[in-house]
Amino acid sequence: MTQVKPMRADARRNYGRLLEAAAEAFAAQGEGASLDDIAKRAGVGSGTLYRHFPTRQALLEAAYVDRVEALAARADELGEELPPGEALVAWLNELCAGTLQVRGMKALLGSAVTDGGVAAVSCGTRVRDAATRLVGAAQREGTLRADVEPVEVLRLAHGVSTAAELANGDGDCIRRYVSLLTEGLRAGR
Amino acid sequence: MTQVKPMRADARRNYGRLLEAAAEAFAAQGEGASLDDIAKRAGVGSGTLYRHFPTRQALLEAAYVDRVEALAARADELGEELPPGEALVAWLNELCAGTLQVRGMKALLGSAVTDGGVAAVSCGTRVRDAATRLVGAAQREGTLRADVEPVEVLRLAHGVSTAAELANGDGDCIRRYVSLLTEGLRAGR
DNA sequence: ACCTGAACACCGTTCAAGT
DNA sequence: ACCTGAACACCGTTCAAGT
Repeated sequence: MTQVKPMRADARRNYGRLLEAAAEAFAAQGEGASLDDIAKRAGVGSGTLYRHFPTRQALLEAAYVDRVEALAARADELGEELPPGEALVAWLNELCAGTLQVRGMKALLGSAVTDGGVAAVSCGTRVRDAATRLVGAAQREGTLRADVEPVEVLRLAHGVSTAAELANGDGDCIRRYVSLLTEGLRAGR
Repeated sequence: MTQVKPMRADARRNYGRLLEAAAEAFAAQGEGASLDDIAKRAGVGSGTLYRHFPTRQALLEAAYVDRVEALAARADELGEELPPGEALVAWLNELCAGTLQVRGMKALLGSAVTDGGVAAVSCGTRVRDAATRLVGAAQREGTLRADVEPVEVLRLAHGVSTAAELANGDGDCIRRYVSLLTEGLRAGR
């Protein structure tokens, strides 16, 4: 399932180089980084980039799968360490912080929670599943409003990241804004 | 002060046409609309566009000054009609809704509240002043947290717009998300 | 003083030719 | 089977030439 036909040695090498170059470029210059540049830095013809990654989204996704995986795994860790409500807050903090540190990831996660967006970015399900577990637990615990859906929490977190981004560099913003959000999401009030 | 030297008749006409074409294009295709296209639709050489509006920001701003003005004026109206807390909520709702309806305006307002961004988009002060009045009043009334700054409220509203945008077309989202935000901003909790 | 549009640089994308 | 890079289309930006 992982690989129907094994790649030829050179293809495999190029694939790896492209991923590396892409991760660097997206991190440094955001999701708009020049694809041609990425190909050049990887020492590869531009056609090769398109063969492996037909769309910019595909490349973005491939470049950050492991980070997304890590984020999803982190949700489960936090879910075991902390009571549900706190786990959710802690995770949202890490989500937003990570999103801002690695510039291209914001765009990736954004399209992962866009309704009807780019054919449901595949790594998006990992994040949505993780969020679903945390949100469900917090709702059962009674500390989180019953009327919010997991994907909404992710969208709002994306909004928080955007707001923090506008504050350009003021790192405390993330925590402040996440806490405002979770304040608003708290059950009972 | 409004105009040091009166424009030549043809210049004045071109200026107006450009604004019209720009407003249409930005509204339809977002802030990324092709400048060349705008010039063509206005029946004007591309150089003329650059003469009047050296940057995309300048054009964006000029195309939407009146809407921004209206938004600022609306803040004062609401401030007179409603108690401070409610006025702020109502205004944030209109702000977010307007921002999403007119596609280019989100980018404009975003850069208006970006710390150290594009040389302080001039129409931004109008919006910031309006927000300052509403926020101040709500804080004196005691319904709004004392530790938030007006510009932060605007940034968070921008975040809410972003979140609602991800829900693609679900119009209720705006109200829902604004109310979550204001829940979180409420004093005392 | 202002306008025009050709010219340049840059980027994304495709595809014929190569191995 | 996969790669390369030239070729094309498109966009932003500048500037010499025109009125």
